[in-house]
Amino acid sequence: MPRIPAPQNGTRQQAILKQASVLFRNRGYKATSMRELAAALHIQAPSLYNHFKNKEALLQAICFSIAGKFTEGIRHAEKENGSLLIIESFIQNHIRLMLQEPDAVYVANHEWKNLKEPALSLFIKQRRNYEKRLLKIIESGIQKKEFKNTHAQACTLAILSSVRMLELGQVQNKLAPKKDLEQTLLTILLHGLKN
Amino acid sequence: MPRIPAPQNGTRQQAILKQASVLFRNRGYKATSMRELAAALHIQAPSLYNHFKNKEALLQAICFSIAGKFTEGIRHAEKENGSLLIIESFIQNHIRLMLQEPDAVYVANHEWKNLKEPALSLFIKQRRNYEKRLLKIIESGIQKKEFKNTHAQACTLAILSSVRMLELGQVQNKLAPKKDLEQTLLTILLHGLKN
DNA sequence: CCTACCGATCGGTAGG
DNA sequence: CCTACCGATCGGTAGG
Repeated sequence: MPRIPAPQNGTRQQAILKQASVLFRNRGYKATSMRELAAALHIQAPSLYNHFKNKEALLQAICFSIAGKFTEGIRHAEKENGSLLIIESFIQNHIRLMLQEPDAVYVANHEWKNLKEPALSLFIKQRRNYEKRLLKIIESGIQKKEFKNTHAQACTLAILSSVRMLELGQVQNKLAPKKDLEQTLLTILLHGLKN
Repeated sequence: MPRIPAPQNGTRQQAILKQASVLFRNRGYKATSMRELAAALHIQAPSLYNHFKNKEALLQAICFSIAGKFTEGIRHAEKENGSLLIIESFIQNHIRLMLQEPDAVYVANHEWKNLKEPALSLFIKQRRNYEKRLLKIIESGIQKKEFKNTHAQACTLAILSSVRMLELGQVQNKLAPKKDLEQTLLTILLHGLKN
């Protein structure tokens, strides 16, 4: 049998990560075996170890890549003028990331618990930092009377969870063009459901 | 060694389910071994099989118990007069359930994928039914001009996800007395963040 | 990228 | 509720 090495493009690792994201999302990190991942890529399990040190390295790559993109997004949003524009930018970034890389985002949000130390603590730290920055945005908005004077903590959580609604699209997806979705979410969060 | 049978109260199974919920939530269903669960209950792994047929029976018991309580909650809410009161009742029920049984609710929301057929299909069916009923509530509210004329599907998802925000409390919990929390969430969803 | 293979762990059963 | 134990699977390594 002739050796058919994969395209050395360096896209090889990306292809593996992409497939891993799909499987980790749909079947869970622990439930996905390296043999299963390899089969989906039409190679043998041990071959995976030429690209990644071990199974956890796959999870780390996915989680920290997404964490970095979220952090970059909030950094970008913070440059806007006024709490409303900041929140708007924040939500847009969230939605776009979830539409671009739905599987990886889901894994970063739900399978990160499977990380081991020291990666686990580092990830939690980044996550907390992210939440604190959003909290500050809300608090600042309340102070400037641009937002209602509600419980800032609860607001932060509400926004973070609302923004995750696309994950529920698992069940009943394809609901509307993105723009429509973005607009609806923004409307609900900013103006409420009540007429 | 004398045999010390557990209290036959029938609460034995509940104690097992409670501990299983905690472990399934914190470490994941697949990552939790029967030996680990047994150790937490100070018994040997094979003893668990006197109370439950197998590992999946534990997951089934947790998921369907919670699904039943949510369905009962929406049934109760639908009796209210007016879309606002219905949504209010719905959200209150959600929050209370999450505060009463946070671990089991989390497992039902995130670990149900590990169910096998035919339980898996049954669970998904119940879930879809639940979402459809909420969607109808929203649509009815829009028709009666009690809600803004936004995308009902997206609204449904937004509510379902907002209501799950307590799960994020994992990270930074103990934020406020329940009543405060309920009120804030209701305010945001109904009236929006903007002043 | 492959074949061959190992140590560890796990769900579950037998039998009392 | 326990001890003893099995078959299967899994992550990962050796060596090419």
